[in-house]
Amino acid sequence: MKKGKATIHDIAEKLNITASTVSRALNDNPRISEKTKKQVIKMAKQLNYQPNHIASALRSGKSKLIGVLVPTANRNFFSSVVRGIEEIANTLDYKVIISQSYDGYKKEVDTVEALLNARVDGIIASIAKNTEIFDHFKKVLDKGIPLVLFDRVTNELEVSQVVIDDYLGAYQVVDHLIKGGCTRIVHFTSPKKINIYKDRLRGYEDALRDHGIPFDPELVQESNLQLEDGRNSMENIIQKSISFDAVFSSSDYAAMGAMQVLKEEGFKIPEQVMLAGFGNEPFTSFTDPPITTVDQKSISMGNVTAETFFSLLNNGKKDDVPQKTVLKPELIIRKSTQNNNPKI
Amino acid sequence: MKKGKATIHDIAEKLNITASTVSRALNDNPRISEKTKKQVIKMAKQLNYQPNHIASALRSGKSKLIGVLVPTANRNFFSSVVRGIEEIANTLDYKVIISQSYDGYKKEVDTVEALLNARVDGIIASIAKNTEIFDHFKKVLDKGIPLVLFDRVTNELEVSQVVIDDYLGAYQVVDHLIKGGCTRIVHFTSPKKINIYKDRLRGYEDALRDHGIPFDPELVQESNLQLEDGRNSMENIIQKSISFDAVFSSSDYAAMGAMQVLKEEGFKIPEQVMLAGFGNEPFTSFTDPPITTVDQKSISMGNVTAETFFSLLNNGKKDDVPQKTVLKPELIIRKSTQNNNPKI
DNA sequence: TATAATTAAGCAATCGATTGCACGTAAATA
DNA sequence: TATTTACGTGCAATCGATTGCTTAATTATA
Repeated sequence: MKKGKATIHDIAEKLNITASTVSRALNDNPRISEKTKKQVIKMAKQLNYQPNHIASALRSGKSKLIGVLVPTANRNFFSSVVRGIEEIANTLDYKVIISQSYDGYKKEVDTVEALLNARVDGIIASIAKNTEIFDHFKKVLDKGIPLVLFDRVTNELEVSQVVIDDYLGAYQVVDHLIKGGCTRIVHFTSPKKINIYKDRLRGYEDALRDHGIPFDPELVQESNLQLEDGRNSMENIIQKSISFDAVFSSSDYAAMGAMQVLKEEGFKIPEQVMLAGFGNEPFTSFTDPPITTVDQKSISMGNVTAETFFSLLNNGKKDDVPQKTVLKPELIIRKSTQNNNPKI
Repeated sequence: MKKGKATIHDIAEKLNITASTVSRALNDNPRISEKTKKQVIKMAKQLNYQPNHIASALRSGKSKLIGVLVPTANRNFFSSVVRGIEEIANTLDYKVIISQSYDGYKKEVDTVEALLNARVDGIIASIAKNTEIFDHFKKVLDKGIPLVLFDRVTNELEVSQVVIDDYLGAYQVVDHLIKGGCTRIVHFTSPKKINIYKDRLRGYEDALRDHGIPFDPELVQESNLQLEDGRNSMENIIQKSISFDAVFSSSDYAAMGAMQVLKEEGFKIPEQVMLAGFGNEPFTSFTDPPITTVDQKSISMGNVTAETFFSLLNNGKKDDVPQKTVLKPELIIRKSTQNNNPKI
């Protein structure tokens, strides 16, 4: 009684019934009479009974724990997805275990194993940048444990996934820039084999083509897409005297780097150069001018991912056809691409 | 064997020994011979044995789960602390359950209870804004379950806590502003009973006093400290024609709001008005001009909090004197308070 | 050789909740 | 009145690992 140690046995003893009856009463089993249920519930309250999820998990095989694996917990995008996942999990009485791969393959493998040992009921993950072998995820699938990937996904696994339409997002940005009068659009991309950057590049190319604007490889800059990379790429373009009237970066950070250089070099944004990023990082609305970007719907991506996960969890084996959900990104138009005195 | 279902009993059976021996062998118990240990470990590998943490948790009473409760998972500060906590927990084979109070009292109470039911070995929390009753945390302490608070703490609980020296941080900012020539410093604070804002206010007051500058209540604006609140406060000051030459906001967001209004109204930053925030939100380095602020050492706060937690967990009852750790904040001086043409 | 001391491993209870099966009583049907 | 049918509970096994107490086997000591 003192230490919240009350178990169903204590309740049973007090009421002169058995633990089974108490268990059933608490779980609202129809085989138990209303009268007994009321008594049990009352006594449970009186003894300050707290169900032991561990015991229940052992017996039932359901831990009500879901493992979430992200590259880093403190990147806005990921923490927002985690928030979205937790929102849903919470309403279903599931708890979220968060773990980080630090974008490392080995760590990712270890973490998946650790989550499995913790007996999570399933795993939601976003793959580390340099992961190219997926056996650890295959193992999860082989065990029949629900797995859902988001954002950083792979085609090498038959698994449900939730992504945004990177192609569309990029296409919309470039379309918007072209309609704003731009024809020489610099693009920052990454050499990494991650699908998201390739899709964005395709969106860029297709938007140009659809408007009859030639694709110029000189305008495409590859880098790691960090702020400093954005600066370097921009300086590189300027130094080579490559003509350009807009910059579309696959990353907000690199866009920010470009903005810094552009301002330092005296370019007016958006009058002389329009600038757009990707990701809708919080800072993009606070720069001067605020940066046009693509919102990745991170919280709702978390929601959808969690919903996909739970439907998998409940359906069991029924439909083992992996679902691929593609969310529509949202073009966020800000001052960096809004010119009151259009060039055309 | 197929589904990674191997248990210690399976290992025992194969080796013609008992599960107890297997358990002891796997836990490197000295009572087991080296020979047997080797055999067990080999067989465990062969059967692809994965320890069941749930079963172990039930028997041992240690879940190796630690509950982390934050107001919102997707605020940079909190997600960074979570990252810091996970870093440490991970090295000790503990898993981190993340949950959010959404800054609501009721949700916080419910969540603490849910974590308790999940049988976490302890809880790390940052209190919701409008929590004024602490019975739910008292309950945790009464049960002898380790509890550590960080950042948003309270003095009403005899509990270990990790905070930064908000007083010092604020003092340093105001000292810096005064040395930059400011004497009429607006301060944005919160009416909420959270210690952090009160401490920052004290730092503000003391710095003024130490420089012989009178405290003017008119310069202190109370609000919720969101961006919009910062705008309103700033507009309010300007509209009332209250003279001022600097703004020190207890929140970076409100500082950003102030910056927007100041720029709209034609004030030059930092030439006419210096501006400083608190928190070192990522965006503060990307504004124009970048905003001087106070770094809260979020990741290392997470590290320290976790370390405090684990020492509590290991010491047990020995030293039940709560530890209060105060981290030194770091003043990050940026252009918003660096005037090349000082007024004095 | 007999007894004590070590060493290695087994036995069985336990953690707390769940659940298939069995059982007794009361109500319903033949 | 005899026999089903329901209904409400109890019994006991189970989930997998841990651990105090024994027991058996080996070695050391008297």
